[in-house]
Order: sequence, then C-alpha cells, then structure tokens
Amino acid sequence: MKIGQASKTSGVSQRMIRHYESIGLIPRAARRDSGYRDYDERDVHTLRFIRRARDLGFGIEEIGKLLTLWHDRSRASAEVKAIALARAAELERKARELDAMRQTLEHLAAHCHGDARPDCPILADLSRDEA
Amino acid sequence: MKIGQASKTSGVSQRMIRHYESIGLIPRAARRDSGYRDYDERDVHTLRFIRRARDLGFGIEEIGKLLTLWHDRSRASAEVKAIALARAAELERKARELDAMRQTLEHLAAHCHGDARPDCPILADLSRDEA
DNA sequence: ATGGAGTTTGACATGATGTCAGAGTCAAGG
DNA sequence: CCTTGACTCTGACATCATGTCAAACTCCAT
Repeated sequence: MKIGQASKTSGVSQRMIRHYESIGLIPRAARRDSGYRDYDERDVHTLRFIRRARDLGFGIEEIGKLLTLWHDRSRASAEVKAIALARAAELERKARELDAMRQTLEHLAAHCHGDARPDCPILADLSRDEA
Repeated sequence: MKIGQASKTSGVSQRMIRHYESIGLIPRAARRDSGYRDYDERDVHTLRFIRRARDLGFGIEEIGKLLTLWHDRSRASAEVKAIALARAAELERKARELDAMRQTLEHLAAHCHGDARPDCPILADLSRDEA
C-alpha cells in the first residue's frame, strides 16, 4: 500500500512516516517503479507500535530501543520494564511540577478580587523584589 | 549595568534577554557608546517578572499580556485573574494527561516479569493489532 | 487523454533555549 | 602605552516533533 493508506491505518502522519525513515527509526521503505513508497502490514504494525509508544510519552530514542527489543525474540523483559519504569518516573516528576505550578496560580487567584479594582496579588507576586 | 549583571540579578540568561528584546516582549535596551546594552533596576525588575511568570508555566504571549496589565495602573484585576485561571486549568489538563500515561505504564510494568524471560506485556500492548 | 487525487522532495516555521564563532570593547596591571 | 583576559556584540546553527507549502511527478477513473 502507499503512504496515504499506511498513514490512515497506522495513525501516523505521512510527514512523520517520512521523518522516522529519514532519521533511521524505521528502515527505508520499499519503492515502486514510480518512486512511491510501498508498505506492507508489517510496516503498518511497526508504525502503530511507534504511535502508541509516543502516546505513552516515550521519546524517539527510547522508541528506537523498544523497537530493537521488540524485534529481538530472545530479549530479556527486564530491559523493557526498566525503560518503561524510567519513563513512568519521569512522567510523574513532570506531572508534579505542573501541579505545583497550578497550585501556586490557584492560590494567587483565590486572593485576587477579580473585579474592576486594579489590586491584584498575582501581579504583586510576579513583581515582588526578592529573588 | 551591562547584560551580564542584569542576567545574574534577574535569573534570565543573556541569550533570553536578547531574545525577548528581539521579539518585542521587552523594549529595546538603552545602549552605551560602545554598543553594549545598558540596564537599570526597572529593567531587571521586568526581567524578574518574566522569569517568575515562565516558572509558572505562562507562555510568551500570555506574559506579554501580563506585562501590559502590570504597567496599566488602572487595569481591572479580573483580566489578570482570568489569565491565571486559564493557565491553571491548562496545567491541570496536562498534568492529568501525564498521569494517565504514567498509570498505563505502571500497570503494564507491574505485569511484566522483568527478568531474563522474553515475555513482556509492555511490548505486547504496544504491538497489539487493534487501533 | 484529461482532470483530480495522491506522492515526491525540499524548504521554512514553530517555541524556548543552548552554543559557537568571529569581531569589537573594557579594565587592570606591567 | 600595550597586553591580556573578561565581557559583549551579532548571526548562525541545533534541538524535538511536527505542520505546511510548493513544484514536479504519478496514478486512476472517466
């Protein structure tokens, strides 16, 4: 099948399919006489794998490792688990960070009248003198 | 003071100070005869304001609005509050998204032996057939 | 054969930031 | 006065994953 179909059935944009090929995340696609890229079910399967991994927050480099492990039938699951748990820890760290920001903002907003008066603790906090 | 000092006391890198100037977030800095940028306390104060806003997850565009409101003594606090609450809501959305990813990964990892055996539910999930 | 849809490559853009290079400036010490 | 090292200037390139646009080419159905 051609790239449009591969894109639709895998959920990966044509742009990113070509990109993944160009950075070597996936092998160069087969070509028809016309020059069009040609994909089979296995290729689409790989693309779906990549999309799901991206949905779970894995970076391209990590996905490369996962693909290698996926293709290695004798791999040890320990490696995969370690990568997944490292990602989970990083996601938690980021989520906590965002949550701390949110709490600060909500706290400040709660003390802001939010009416026509110019007094605003939010701006006062942002412009306070201390480092 | 010169840019190095302004950077140190504001916590904004020299690179970003120049960048903020180039995109018009802050006005063009005064220049000495030498061509060096020259900052005063007020400039540094503004830079600190920007840094704190970035730390709270505001994007450049929002910071531009906040700066305008900050400088407008007759502003209504309602606008500031709305911007802050919108940011808080967005931060919460993102945090939830990361948390959902983390939960999925931890769930998968919990069912992965994590030993020398090749069986791995994590890879099985990533490569499953359904969309 | 013609037209519209699909594909190709390459370039440019995003957002916030880092880094590097080459050239100019400044201040302190000999 | 000159040298040296620290500072600053601009501009360019890199990141990361992604979008979009354009010009040229291919495919397929009528």
